[in-house]
Amino acid sequence: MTPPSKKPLSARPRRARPPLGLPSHEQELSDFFVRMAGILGVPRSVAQIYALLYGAEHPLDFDQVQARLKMSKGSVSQGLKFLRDHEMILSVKAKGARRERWQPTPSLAASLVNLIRSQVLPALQHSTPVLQRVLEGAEVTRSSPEVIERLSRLKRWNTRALELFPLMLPPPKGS
Amino acid sequence: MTPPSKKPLSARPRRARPPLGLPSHEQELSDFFVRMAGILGVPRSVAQIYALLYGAEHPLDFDQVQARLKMSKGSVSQGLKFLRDHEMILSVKAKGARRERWQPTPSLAASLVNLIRSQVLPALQHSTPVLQRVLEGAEVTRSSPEVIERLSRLKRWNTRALELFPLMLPPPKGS
DNA sequence: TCTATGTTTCAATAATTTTTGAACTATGGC
DNA sequence: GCCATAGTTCAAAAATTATTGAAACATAGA
Repeated sequence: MTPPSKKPLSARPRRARPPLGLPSHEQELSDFFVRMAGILGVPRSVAQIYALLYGAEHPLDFDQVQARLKMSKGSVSQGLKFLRDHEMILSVKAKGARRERWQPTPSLAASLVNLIRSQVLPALQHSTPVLQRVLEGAEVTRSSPEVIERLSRLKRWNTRALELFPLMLPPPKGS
Repeated sequence: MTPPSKKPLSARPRRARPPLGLPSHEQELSDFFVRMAGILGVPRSVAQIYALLYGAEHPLDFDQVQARLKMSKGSVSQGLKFLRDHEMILSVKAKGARRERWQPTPSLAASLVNLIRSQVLPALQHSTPVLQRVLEGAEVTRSSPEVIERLSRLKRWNTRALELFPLMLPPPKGS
């Protein structure tokens, strides 16, 4: 939980992160997105990039992101890729310019749906045959009606959830 | 995400975990719950315990869980505590017995809602004043209408989400 | 109260995930 | 083709999160 969000089961002292050199409101916005992203299991650096673009007056390019967040090239590259892949940011090519400049997609809701779908859908799809097998196994080995009932419900849930997703349009390009 | 689950941004070889000595269908059920738990940021050991109880013919006690999963006392204790706290399992005290025996709560749906609430609600509550401040800051510093609009929408979302939760009853004891 | 049983706590360790940065790839313009 | 700019890759290092296990705690029953 995700998990992950991701809560440590017991709080322990943890090393502090060097403070970003952001103005205080941008810092708070960043913290907000980092916190929310944590719940969804999205890395901090990705959330920081998104927050920066979300609060920016204009689209920013690769180097601007790197400079503002004092982040490595690798992280910026991967972070932008992640956000692109989930259609959470859009590129705005300035005329005659080589670099891409990025801004958040208009709909945060759609972004969230994309993100959640990409995490949940593969798991649900993978689960369908698994739960089928588990249930059959329980029937074959004469499990109690209670256990059979539990497993059946699990399978029904899985099916219903799978049916639900296509309704949350629009599906991403690759499907 | 998810945490979050939790997808590595790039797949790397990772050490294998020693296989549990579970019968194959129980193993598959365990894998299923571990996978789903990963999305929610719940530790593997917790998912394993829940899966074991979910597929069990009878309620199991502390030592049975520990023995079946070959897990440390500490993990079993913390895992059961987590599941208890989120009302995902119930204890069944046998007459004249000292040990508690555990079984999954009847409603997996309610369990899930409890789990998600416990992750999301505190974050939303924390965010309310933060987003208020960020928005005011943007207004004071004459941010563009576009940015103000984005931040306003964020705040509206936050508010709506907070209003939504009380509708998903029943709230846990401590509120 | 004393003991044995059952459970929790938590510092140390292990496992996993994230970030970094140097080397590499891709491509536009000359 | 060549150079310079733009971005990607990925193995190593750092940071974080999960698990272990021994000691501490709690309490039912003698």
